[in-house]
Amino acid sequence: MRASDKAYAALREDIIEWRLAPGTVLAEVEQSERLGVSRTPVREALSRLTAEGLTTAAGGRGVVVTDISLEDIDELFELRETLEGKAAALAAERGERPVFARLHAELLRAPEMLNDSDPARHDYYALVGRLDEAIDEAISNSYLAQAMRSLRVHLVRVRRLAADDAERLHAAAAEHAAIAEAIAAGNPRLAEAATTLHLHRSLSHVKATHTPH
Amino acid sequence: MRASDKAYAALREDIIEWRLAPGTVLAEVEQSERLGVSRTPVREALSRLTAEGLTTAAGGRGVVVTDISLEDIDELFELRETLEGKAAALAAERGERPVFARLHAELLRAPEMLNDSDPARHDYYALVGRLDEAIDEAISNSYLAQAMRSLRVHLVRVRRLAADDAERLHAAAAEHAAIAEAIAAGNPRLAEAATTLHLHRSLSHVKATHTPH
DNA sequence: GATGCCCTTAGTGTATACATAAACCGCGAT
DNA sequence: ATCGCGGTTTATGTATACACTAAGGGCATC
Repeated sequence: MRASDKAYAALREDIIEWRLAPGTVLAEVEQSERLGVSRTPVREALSRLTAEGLTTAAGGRGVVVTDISLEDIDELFELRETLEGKAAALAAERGERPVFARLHAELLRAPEMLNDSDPARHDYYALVGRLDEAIDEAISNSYLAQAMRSLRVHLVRVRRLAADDAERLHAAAAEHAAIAEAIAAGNPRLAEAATTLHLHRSLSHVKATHTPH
Repeated sequence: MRASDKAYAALREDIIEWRLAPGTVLAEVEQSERLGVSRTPVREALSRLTAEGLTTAAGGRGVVVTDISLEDIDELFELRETLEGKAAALAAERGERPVFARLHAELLRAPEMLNDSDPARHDYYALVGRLDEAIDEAISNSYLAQAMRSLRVHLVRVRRLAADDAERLHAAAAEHAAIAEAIAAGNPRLAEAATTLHLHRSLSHVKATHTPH
């Protein structure tokens, strides 16, 4: 593995896992010492992070970790709804139906995964990730897929704030199942509607979590 | 101006203006000699270009200029329709109406700009660019604006292929005027519809230009 | 004659030295 | 006491030397 990949992966993890808080200044020398590589790969890593929007170049004086506020979440979901709604509709038109029928069946059994033996919900998130990948592949539009991928980075950051509880995950699984079902049925408008519904519920949940009572 | 900015701007120009054809391998040493800077800023420039999608990392052996084929154009416009349609609708909801009313009036007078005294259509494209900027600002959604900006880079490349004739530009100006009018009227669905129409016509024109008779 | 291995070479990946610019601190003057 | 100027310091920006990897060609062997 290249040193620049290592630096990139490490910094990205640290930002997504909120070990590097928004506003933190990432100085090249400091990070190169912390990560045990020279400045060159660190620079490359910071370039990539800035291109992704996880960091911002702060006028000549290092890069800072991008802030994510509640207003950002609204904007983020506005774009997400647009892109994923379209993607779901396209997947319903172009996708391999058996693939989504199988995912639908698996998602219906998702509640079994949400027992307490897996606190990180690893299997559950992996399954949802497979649905995302299946949609990415089904749409056969690399530009749209790319746009969604760059969005998901920010969404993972938001998810870390949301503290999903078992109840919400059960509901989300059912919503994902509905999306998969609509795609498997080859119904674009239904797939888009199911996606819209899911995203609205997700957003409401995140905002409810962070609204003072 | 920093050397890396210079290298980035030069390479970007060369790619967009088709002086560097798709598939061209951009070797670091070669480009650093051509541009008169050292390898480091060239690397930085190539990083940025790759992040934008204008170049692709070719497995350790330099980066190559990304290809743009007719299938890519379909994908590109599919995403463009999604993003710009949503953007026009949001602008109609949130924009300052007088701004778009003024742009509407200017676009109606656009045919006057399309005389032969300005073969590059500089004023015309500047006006259309101002409409794009006004929409970007009106939507107040930095993520959506960012997604559209990264799309426009590829669209400029396509436009260079299209060889817009005066007739098409007249029609396009009228379509843009319709978009501005709908936004000025605060009608989101109309704005989206006008955008959809404009993009379909643009796409048809590009494809007609490149379809063998 | 064809195939496989080795050597050469060219190009990227990394480290580091040097240049340069901006910010901060301290000192002085008003 | 505050404002401004200048020096110092610390960061990034650039250049370059070195390492390493992969690809291509040539030679030898089957």
